Amino acid sequence: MNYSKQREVVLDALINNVIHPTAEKLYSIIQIEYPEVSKATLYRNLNQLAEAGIIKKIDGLEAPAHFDHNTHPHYHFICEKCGRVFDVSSDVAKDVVSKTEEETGFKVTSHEIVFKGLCKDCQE
Amino acid sequence: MNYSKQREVVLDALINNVIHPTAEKLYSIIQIEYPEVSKATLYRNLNQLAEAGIIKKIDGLEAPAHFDHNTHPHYHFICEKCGRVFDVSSDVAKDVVSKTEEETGFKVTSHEIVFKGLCKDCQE
DNA sequence: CGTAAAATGAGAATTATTATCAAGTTTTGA
DNA sequence: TCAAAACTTGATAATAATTCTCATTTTACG
Repeated sequence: MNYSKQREVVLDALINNVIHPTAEKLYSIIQIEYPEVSKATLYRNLNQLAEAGIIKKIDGLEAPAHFDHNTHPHYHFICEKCGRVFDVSSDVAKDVVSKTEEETGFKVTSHEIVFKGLCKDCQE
Repeated sequence: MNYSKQREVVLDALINNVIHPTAEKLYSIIQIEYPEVSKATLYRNLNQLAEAGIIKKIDGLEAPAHFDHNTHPHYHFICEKCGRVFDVSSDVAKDVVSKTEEETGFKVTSHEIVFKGLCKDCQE
């Protein structure tokens, strides 16, 4: 991957501004300071950075995709009321991969858990 | 929900023919015997049936959506080579909901786990 | 029956994303 | 250093999946 200013801007926007943003959200943030960054470049870079393991595209949420700069293993919770996405520790499903491999005979290379429900704020 | 022939056809196609089909796959199956069923009707009915809890829209796979007539709790495994979707027993992640609720203080109403990797056939 | 509510087909519209391609930028190595 | 190769970009067209619109038809029920 060669250096480009645009890629730096995209990565910085993801790291410094919001947690779990969509591409559209990042686009609007980036537009303010760097209106020269096009949408194609944004999508291209998000995909390349995810491919390289530098960021993560969160599977399991319906479109639009959300992105995460935290690449450590963890799960996600989406609040059905406010729509926010929260992190959930990977401790909640220990051994889930080994158990699945045992049970199925399949080789698991990745997995994602998405919980839906009501976050603390929205329960009130 | 009122009765309609089309809804019956959609549900039957899902139950009797393939496992975990996409809307497109169902459409092509239905077309053979019931070419009068339109795509709008297919999507409408899949959503309504899912809403009513009669079938399930599998979250966590990227588009296109896959549907499941098995509404009992279970997870899914998608083979990265052949693309097939397999069921995984809910035993592989016991207590995952209670643990998550404990850890986060959130109320979990549903969750889905999607594993990716290689199925038995594709490991060879 | 008669009518209100629900469902339909056809196709337009929408949303998110990817592809195309000519032009600009970065890297390479002679 | 400098030119060629490889990579990246912006603008926009294209695609894919799904939802919406609306005039017409079907269903439920008093």
